[in-house]
Amino acid sequence: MKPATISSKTIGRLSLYRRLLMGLLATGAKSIFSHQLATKAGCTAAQVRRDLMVVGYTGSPNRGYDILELVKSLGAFLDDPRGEGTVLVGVGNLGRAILSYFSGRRPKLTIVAAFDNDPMKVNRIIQGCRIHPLESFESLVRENDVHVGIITVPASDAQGVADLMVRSGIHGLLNFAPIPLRVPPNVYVEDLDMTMALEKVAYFARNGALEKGDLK
Amino acid sequence: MKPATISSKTIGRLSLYRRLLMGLLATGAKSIFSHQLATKAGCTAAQVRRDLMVVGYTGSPNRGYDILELVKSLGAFLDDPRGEGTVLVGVGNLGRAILSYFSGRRPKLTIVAAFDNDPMKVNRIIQGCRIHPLESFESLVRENDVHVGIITVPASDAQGVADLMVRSGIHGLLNFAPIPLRVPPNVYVEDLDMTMALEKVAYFARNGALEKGDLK
DNA sequence: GCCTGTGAAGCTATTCACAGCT
DNA sequence: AGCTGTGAATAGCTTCACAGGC
Repeated sequence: MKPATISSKTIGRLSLYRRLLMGLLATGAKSIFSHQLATKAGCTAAQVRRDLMVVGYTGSPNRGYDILELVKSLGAFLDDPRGEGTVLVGVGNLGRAILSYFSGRRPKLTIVAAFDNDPMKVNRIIQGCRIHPLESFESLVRENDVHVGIITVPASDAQGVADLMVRSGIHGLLNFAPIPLRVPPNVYVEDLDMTMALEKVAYFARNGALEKGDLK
Repeated sequence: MKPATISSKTIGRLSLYRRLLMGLLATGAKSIFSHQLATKAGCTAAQVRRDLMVVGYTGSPNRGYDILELVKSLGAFLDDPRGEGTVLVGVGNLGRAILSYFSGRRPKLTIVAAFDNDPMKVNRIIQGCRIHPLESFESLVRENDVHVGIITVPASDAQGVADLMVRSGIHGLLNFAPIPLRVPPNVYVEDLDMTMALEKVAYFARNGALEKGDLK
């Protein structure tokens, strides 16, 4: 049924398409052609059509894609029907910013608990989210059936936190710590390394732009 | 002399290698083999060797790479000799976290000024960095010869800020706003879209890990 | 005519595999 | 023996180009 493995890049673009389309819906637009969506997404029309093949929604040659229907199909493809809780470990400056960033943004994908082992932070409530001590991590994660974790601790603690997450049944990690994590092959890690990103930008700002630097 | 265009991924890994090597130096290690560095970086030994080809530093078959020399070569390749100032626009939660994240981290790559048009924020000093009004953006950027900009404003303002940056002579953008930016082809954009990243993680947490989900 | 869906081609990135060195 | 550097092979991703539909 699921044809094969779908690439991380494709999933990323589908997520982007959905966001763009939801924005369009709010403006009253009803339908869209692949080349229009491509312009908004910063890619080619062929890319859009190729990506949409995997979700199984098919457009009409003379009206393009019905935006509402396409958003629904993307949701059916991307979202967990029962919603997907997330936990965050590391309530420093960055952790707090992430908490506020995701607070109330996508109802299907919310941070249900945050953890830190600084006693000054434990039990405080930030952005509507309570800070728990790390000791209660595994039990809370299992109770709430959480499978996605966000790591915003310093590099030195990141591998330990990742191990704890894996041990607690988490299958996907969003890692802000600037080191690669070692995890079992059935766990997915997405690294968001700001230092690397900034050094890349600095390099290409100096050495010529390379045209296509988008979308990782 | 510069052989051809070097891929964004290669530059990202070189930046990572350097950071790992600097950490090793602190532990007193003197030399390293490609397969050891590969393990730390989460890639293959062939990848490491291939990447290092572009920096022109060459190791010895029986001692591997001299760590200190390699770090120097990476610096010569990646860094701007006179240091690279950076500016940030958008001093919200995320902007503040980024300011603190980069504060004092890499001396060659510092945020020299931040901008916001909220009068409540202007002239305050956050993380040793003064907040300026957007009106003074172009003059400050040109005065300080800045070529790298960081965008941490809401999606609705991001394109306008990007335009201002490009107009002011900036050639590389690190974009945290969750929309693609339109810029001239000689300007490099690196997108760090946290929403997309989290949706990817949620997808693969549910639908199987795909093994290689690292490094964008 | 201009669109979609898609096989096939083209391109980019990674890995293989081995000559050469020590 | 075990490493580096690198041409050649492979795998993965994107674009081309066209058949089919409205």
